Amino acid sequence: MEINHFINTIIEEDIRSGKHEKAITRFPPEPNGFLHLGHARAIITNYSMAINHGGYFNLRFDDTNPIKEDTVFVDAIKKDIEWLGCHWKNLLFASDYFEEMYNRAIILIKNKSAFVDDLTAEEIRDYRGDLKNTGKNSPYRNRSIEENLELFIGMKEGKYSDGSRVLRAKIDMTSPNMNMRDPVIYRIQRAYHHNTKDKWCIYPMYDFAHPIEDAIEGITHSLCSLEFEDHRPLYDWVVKHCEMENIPRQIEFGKLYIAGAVTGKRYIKELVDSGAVVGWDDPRLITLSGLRRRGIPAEAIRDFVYSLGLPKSQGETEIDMLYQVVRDNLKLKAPRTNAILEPLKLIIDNYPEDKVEYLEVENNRENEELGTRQIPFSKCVYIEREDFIERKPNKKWKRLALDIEVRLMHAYFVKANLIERDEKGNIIAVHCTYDPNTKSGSGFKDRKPNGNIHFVDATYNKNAEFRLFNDLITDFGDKNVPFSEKINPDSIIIKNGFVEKNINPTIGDRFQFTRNGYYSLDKDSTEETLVFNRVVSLKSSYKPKAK
RNA sequence: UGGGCUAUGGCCAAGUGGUUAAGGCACCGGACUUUGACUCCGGGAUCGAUAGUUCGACUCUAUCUAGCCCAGCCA
Repeated sequence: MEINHFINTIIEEDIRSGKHEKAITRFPPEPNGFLHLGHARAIITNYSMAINHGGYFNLRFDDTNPIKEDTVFVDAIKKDIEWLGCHWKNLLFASDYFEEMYNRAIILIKNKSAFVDDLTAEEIRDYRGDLKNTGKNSPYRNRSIEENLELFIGMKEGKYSDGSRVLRAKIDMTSPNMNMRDPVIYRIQRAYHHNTKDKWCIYPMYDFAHPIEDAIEGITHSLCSLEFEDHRPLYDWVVKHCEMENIPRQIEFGKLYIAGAVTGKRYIKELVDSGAVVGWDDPRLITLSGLRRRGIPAEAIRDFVYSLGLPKSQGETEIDMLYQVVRDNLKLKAPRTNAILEPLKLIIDNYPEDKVEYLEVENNRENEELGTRQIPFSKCVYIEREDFIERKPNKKWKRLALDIEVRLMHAYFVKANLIERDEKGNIIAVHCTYDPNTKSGSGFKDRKPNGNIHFVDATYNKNAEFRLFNDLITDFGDKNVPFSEKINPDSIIIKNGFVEKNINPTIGDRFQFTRNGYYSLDKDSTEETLVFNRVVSLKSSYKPKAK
């Protein structure tokens, strides 16, 4: 599968013109959170662009700010990318290049392209100006090379306190592009780094580090999201002024937003930290680990990303687009099983008391390879509560009702005769009669049933818990503020019902529960109770008319 | 407000001067059905606005409008 896109065109031109032999790309996450669906676009795009153009793809952790980073995220990110099937050639850390970056900074100083600034953070902000007003030069901007060198080495050696000095690139304080107004490229920060431990007390800033990382690795095309477009001039400046040999090219594409879902690592992090969700892998989240736990196949995520293309436009994609590719993906793979979410007892009055029949059923009518199974059928079965109504309301009603005959899927026609109620008037069981001539597969065609409904035998079954997650995970309310109160246990609908006794799933296995959608077995399952997450619903074309 | 980017039906998205303006999702009809699923058939836009260039513009120009991003010693 290929993404047909301007990035493709650019890379092909670079190869045709002889600028590069192949494409080498990278995915550079900061290990400060878990990956989500938005990252999947970046990962899959970078990966496929490289693979489709004879090159390879690196995974590089952009760990230049130790106070935000942690190895648990490193491990989680690796796992998610492996799961997506995007195999990296090299596993790298930006922090492995700290020495080289430091040396490049020295070059900058020697070329009079960087200086040590003693201004405070507040002063720097004031001097920078704003969107309307240009900035003005720092009074320390014209220090001599020698002084800058001494000061910068001093910074590295820990002679100065955190925040007391920074190294800045000397570019143009009057630039309309804020990023070019003498950006800070090194700060003093005494913090333990997960990789370099306590070796460094100065750390490079993204804008300085990133282009160097790309250049060191020989990245040819550095694909990133649109918000870095303004940084491209600075990216190119760094590559040039640091005298890098390889010249990587930054190309931007639009971010992926899902309507009604929390995207953005920091917002998801807020939800996790506040306890609003059970963790980064909460199935209501669109983190890759959450989607995986919910049962979304990695292949479907890839198909989804490919199907969207790589626009520069901004917009929100509806989650239904993802769900559709998930259904397509699972259609032939998932065995179909009967499951009753909200059981209603159906008693077949004219069926022999202790008779049990085993019906042979295809596991997937569209894929014979999945074989068949035997399902039990006896006098008492469970049907979905919503499949029975006292009086057929209109001709659209294709389920059971009093005096109405339907097919119990894979079994017989049954006709409802009588309702059994408790003292409060609630329906607790329905009595019916079956027609032995109508057995499934017998070729009976004398009359048509009023639809067909699924069932689970009442004596041979397993308890199961079904978690139905709200499709809309949450919304932003007032702009970028996650409504964490919308993500609480109430937004999971839990139902207790029955599945067929003869399925023995393992964690992650997916089934299509007849008309109830696709479900996967969750890790919370126990011996007594199987817990299934709804991966996606099936489409339903029955819509009761709103009165 | 300075700079950068974006603008095609409810959503996503092809299209780069001449096509009846692809396709997918969603939605609405209908057929079929041992899943109201699947499958199949049918249904909708003049392309942010305006003014130009041209025999001809979604595609070129100008102006305008709307949205997103940038004023971290975050990435």
